[in-house]
Amino acid sequence: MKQLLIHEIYQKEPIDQEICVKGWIKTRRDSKGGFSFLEINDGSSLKNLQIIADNSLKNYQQDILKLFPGASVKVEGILVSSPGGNQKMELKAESVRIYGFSDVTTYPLQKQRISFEKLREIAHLRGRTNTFGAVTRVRNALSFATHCFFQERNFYYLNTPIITTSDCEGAGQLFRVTTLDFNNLPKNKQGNINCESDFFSQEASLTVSGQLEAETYACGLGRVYTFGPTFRAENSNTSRHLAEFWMVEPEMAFTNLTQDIALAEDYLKYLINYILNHCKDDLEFFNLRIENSLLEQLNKIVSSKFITLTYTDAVKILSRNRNFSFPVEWGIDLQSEHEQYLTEVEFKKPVVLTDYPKSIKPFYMRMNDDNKTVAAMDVLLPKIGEIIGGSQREERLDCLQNRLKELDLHENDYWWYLDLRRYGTVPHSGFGLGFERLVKLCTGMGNIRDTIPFPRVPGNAKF
RNA sequence: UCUACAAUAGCUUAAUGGUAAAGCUUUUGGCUGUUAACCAAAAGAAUAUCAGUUCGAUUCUGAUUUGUAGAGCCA
Repeated sequence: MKQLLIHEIYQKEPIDQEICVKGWIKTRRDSKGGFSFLEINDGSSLKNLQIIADNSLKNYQQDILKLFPGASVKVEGILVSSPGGNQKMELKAESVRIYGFSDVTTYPLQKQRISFEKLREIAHLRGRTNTFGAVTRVRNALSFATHCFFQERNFYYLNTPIITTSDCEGAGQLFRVTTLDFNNLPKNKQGNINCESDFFSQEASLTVSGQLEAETYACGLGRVYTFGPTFRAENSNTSRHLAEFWMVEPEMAFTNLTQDIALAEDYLKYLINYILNHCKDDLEFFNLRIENSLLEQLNKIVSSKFITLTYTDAVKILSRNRNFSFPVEWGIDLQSEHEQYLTEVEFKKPVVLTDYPKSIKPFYMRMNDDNKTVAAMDVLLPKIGEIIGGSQREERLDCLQNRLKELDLHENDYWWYLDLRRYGTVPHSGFGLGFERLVKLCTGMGNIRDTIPFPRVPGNAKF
C-alpha cells in the first residue's frame, strides 16, 4: 500500500486507489449516521485530509471515539471523491492505527484561537498549528531559494566560524565564549581576568557577522556566500530583533557598489518570485488571516524597479518635511520615521540609499572621492524598513589603515584583513540580509519571534 | 535601555469599590455527509506577585514580574 503525504494526495488526486496516510488529528466530528469524520494533517500542506471512519471498524468504539486533537494515527483506505462541499477527496478508512493518544484535558492546541504570545510559551507544539506550519514551509522555501540563487550564479557556499576572537565590526555587544570557572576566575596582577588559561588562550565570543572571513575567501574564490547563525547581545526588545538570528552574506571579488546593488535587487525579487510560485496556499493563508496586504506588497516588490538615491539627496528630500520628531540634517543617521517617509510617502516602493557619511558607517566601507562619504548601500522596504545593508569594501591598503587610525582601532587586530590588501588586492563588495526579517516580510507575521522556531531574546532562551 | 499599554476559567474575551459574565474546549443528552456544525444542560476562576488606601479591592495607589506596541541600537 502506497504511503503518501497529504500534499502529494492533493497534487496527484489518486482517486479510487488504496493509500496510507500518517499524521496528527486536527478535529473529530461524529455523525449519528454511524461514522466519524477525522481531519488529519501531516505538515506537508496547509490542507487537512478528511478521513471517514465507519463504526464497522474493529477499534471504532475503543479507539476512534477517543481521538482528540493532537493524537497521531496511520490510516489505510481508499481515496474517494467526497460528496461534501469543502473538499474534493476523502479517505475511506479500512484501518486506523493509533500511534499515540492526546489528552484532551491537557493538550493546549484545541480547536480554538490561541494568541501568538501563548503559542510562544509552547514553542515545542506550535509547529502543529496552521500558522507555524505555514511559516516553517515558507522559511524553508526561502532558504532553498537562497541556495538556488547563489549556486546558479557560481557563488560558493562558505561556512564561516561561529566562535571568533575578533570583534571585527566593533558593532554590537558580544556573547562571551569561555570555559573558565566563574566561581574561581584567574586574575592577573592588575585584577583583570587572565584569558591565557581559557580554552582559546584569548577572549572569544560568538560571531556577529561572517563578513570579514567571507571577504578572505572571496579574494581567492571570487564569489562566496555565507548563510549561518549570528549573535548580538544587545538589549533590544522589539518585534524586529533577535539575539540569535540567521544572516545571508554574499561577497564578490571584482565588483563595485552598483553591481552589489543589482545583486541585492535580483536576490530579493528571486526569493519573492520563488515563494509566490511554490507556496501559494501558505501565502494565501497569510493574506487572509495575518496581513491583508501581504500579496499586494510582495507583488509590488517584484514588479517595481528599486529607486536608488544617495544619502545626500535623501536628506534634501527629507529636509522639505518639517513634521519629523527627529529633525533631519546632513550627517545624522536616518531614523525609522525618515526611512518610512521615503518608502511609503515619497516613492511608495523599495528604495536603495547609497553613499552615507563615513561617520555613521563601519571602517571597512570604501571611501568615496569626496572623503566624506563611503560606498554603502541600504535596501529599504515599505512597512519593513531596512532589510539589506551592504557596501563596496575598502581595497586600498593606505585608505584602510587611515580609517583604522581615525577610529582608534589597532592594526594588529586586523593583520589578516589587511593582508588581503597587501597581496593582490581587488575591488570587492557584498551585503548582509537578516533572514528572519525576510521571513517576516514574506509571511506578514508581526513579530520576528514568530519567524524562527525557537527565538532567543533578552531574558528568554527557553527550549 | 526608554515611553505607553496590558495581565480575569485550559483558550479567547466581558464587568464591577460589596468574592465575577459569556463564547470556545470538556462531560451528558438531542440532531446531523459533517467540515472552526447546530440545540439543551452540566462542569470549570483565592481576577500575575507583594505591599498600601478602605468596613470591604478583581476594581484605587505603589513596587515587582511577565507580555505587547513604539523608540533607540541594528539585520
